[in-house]
Amino acid sequence: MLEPTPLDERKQQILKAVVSDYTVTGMPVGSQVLAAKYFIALSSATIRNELADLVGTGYLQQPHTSAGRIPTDRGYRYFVDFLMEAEAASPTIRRTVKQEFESAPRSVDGILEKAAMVLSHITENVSLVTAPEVSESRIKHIDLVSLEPQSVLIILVLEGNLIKQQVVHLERATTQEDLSRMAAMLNHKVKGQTADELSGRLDQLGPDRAEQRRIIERLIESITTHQAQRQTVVLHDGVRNLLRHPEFVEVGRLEELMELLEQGAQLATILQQVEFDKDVEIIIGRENTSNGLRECSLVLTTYKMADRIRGTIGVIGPTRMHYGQVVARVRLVSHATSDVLAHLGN
Amino acid sequence: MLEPTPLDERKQQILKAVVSDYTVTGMPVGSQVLAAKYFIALSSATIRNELADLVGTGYLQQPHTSAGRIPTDRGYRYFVDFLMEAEAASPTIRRTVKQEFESAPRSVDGILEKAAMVLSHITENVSLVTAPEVSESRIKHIDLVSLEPQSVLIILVLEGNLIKQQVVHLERATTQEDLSRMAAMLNHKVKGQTADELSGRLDQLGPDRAEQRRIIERLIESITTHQAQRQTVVLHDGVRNLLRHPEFVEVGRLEELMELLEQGAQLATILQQVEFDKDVEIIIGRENTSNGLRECSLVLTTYKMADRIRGTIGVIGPTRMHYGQVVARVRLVSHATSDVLAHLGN
DNA sequence: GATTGGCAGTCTCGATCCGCGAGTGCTAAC
DNA sequence: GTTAGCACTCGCGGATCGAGACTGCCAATC
Repeated sequence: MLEPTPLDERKQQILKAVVSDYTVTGMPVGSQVLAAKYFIALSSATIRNELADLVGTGYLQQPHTSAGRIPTDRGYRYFVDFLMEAEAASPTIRRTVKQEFESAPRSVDGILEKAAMVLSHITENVSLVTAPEVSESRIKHIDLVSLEPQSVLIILVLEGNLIKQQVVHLERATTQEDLSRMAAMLNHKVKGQTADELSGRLDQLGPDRAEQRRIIERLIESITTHQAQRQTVVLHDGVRNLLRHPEFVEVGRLEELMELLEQGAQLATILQQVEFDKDVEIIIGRENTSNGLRECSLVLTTYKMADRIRGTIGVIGPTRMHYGQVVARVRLVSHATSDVLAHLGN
Repeated sequence: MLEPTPLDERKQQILKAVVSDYTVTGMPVGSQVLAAKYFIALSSATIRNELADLVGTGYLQQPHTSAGRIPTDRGYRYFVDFLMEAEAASPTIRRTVKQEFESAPRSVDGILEKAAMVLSHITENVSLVTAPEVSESRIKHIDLVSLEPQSVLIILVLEGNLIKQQVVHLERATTQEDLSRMAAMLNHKVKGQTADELSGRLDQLGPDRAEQRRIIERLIESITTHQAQRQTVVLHDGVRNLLRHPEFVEVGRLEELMELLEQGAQLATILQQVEFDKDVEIIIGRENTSNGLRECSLVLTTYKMADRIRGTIGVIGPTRMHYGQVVARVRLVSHATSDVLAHLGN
């Protein structure tokens, strides 16, 4: 990714100016505008020569012959890697985020929904939030509640007080007393293990009677598969914001994007690949594997709920976005979310 | 609502033909087309006279002087009240719905999500589903799980095996043993009551020690307010379908609609007003109080989870929709959802 | 050798115009 | 009450055109 920088200082400044101006105005940037607004010492002719070079090396493009220049995906990439200036979120934004999180319900789901809402609001893009990844988190508590004679509610409390629930159907009637006994046994044997570890150790858990053993197998199976399912859940919010961007006046683009958002699985795959230790990850235009995202950029990072329990949060918007600002705001909301989640239990 | 029908038989047939043709083609319907396709015995001139009358009485309108006619909201209303023919869902559709529900997860949320998905798919509109209304449903079981010394997970199992959960924060540390004792006591006193009844009977529940009493007050309070919050949740799916309708090529319309969908509260109010005993309720264009819905129609009905536990399900689409078909399919999915939910516990 | 002014050339965009076709309303005849 | 005929209206799509924005190139200049 870190290609050598073949751009001299002036070309860098011109590229930066083109990206900045285009991001704000949405109009292709011409040599005269650049000379007047950003490079008073230079003539428009000089800038034209530089622009031609930047087109030649693939950092800029022209929509048509007699138009100004706009950045290519490669141009945006160079910008975010080398030219983008660190931007801090404004006090107003910080205050908004703080207030919103204070009014959030004190549950994981509620907090994540609030995070999606506030992030889409302050970035004016679509926000994405995945549920926390729990496969490596340790089990704190298991509870079994009898609903009907043959159906049982499993309640699983994980590190960070993340609560999972599922109903399972049993082959034979089981009383609440039996279930409570099983729950106590499971709590004893299972506490502190991760779900991954758990599924490998079925043998060591077996109670004496074969029928109970079958039941417990069913329970464990449903716990682990349950988690696999939930990983794919992606919250999103703020599609209405996208409609205001001029790049989506033609609804065709939007249709592919909505399909990705509503279907979710493909996005989940992308979001799961975000690395925990990286600060903020930016994926630009055709760097995306999905066709529906080839004119969109993703700005993603992770939030932390407890050790090893993390999720992904970020936004999706047109490639023409104010990256510096969006990065700052994604980072802000990620930190705020982590903070609120960390204090959930206290 | 039931106004006298000032339309003679032939005008009714013409109105019906206009609505039918327009819903299929999307083009204003002219007198010649009507004469050729629907009224071979009549001349176009005769139909022109009738059309002029229907415009005069407000059932039809012309987009411009030299165009055909399209229905007004009033025309659609007359159509769905008196002219619409009962349509049964096709075997293909029935099979699709059946298969989809068979692959649904066995939880209330999962089933409702599946209902939203399949309904939007088969109607090619946006589907709406509210969570079941539980204020009148009886409590089956209460469980209290200690998460941290001062925070408790309340699990509430209602009729129909509807599971609600919430975390509450306590003023002082409480052990799992104390919580279990309280849960047993609550189960004894509370079982079979509705949440509404419960909140009125705090006095009769009081244990001996004042501190325990305070804790239980907190629990009950959070149970009842929790439910009020959850009522406003509205699932939706299928926005991508809407983008294919020609009436949404201008994104302005869509923006208002997306705002309603993503915000949810206003829609929730509308959906809660759907009456349980009515079959299918249709709200057309400006009959909606919301401005964003003035060019949309809602086709709504209720599903049943258990006695007194019901929710609303339906679709939202352009006023130009195939009402007969949509009504049949909304009804189909509503019944399928009710069936699956009723058998959840077994 | 880099920079610049000048200039012809290219292309988009919006306005205008025009003819076609669809559909109407009216009138007079049936 | 119904119908044929006819003049009229209006939207739509295509063609045309000029303005404006920018470029690329060239020759002069620093």
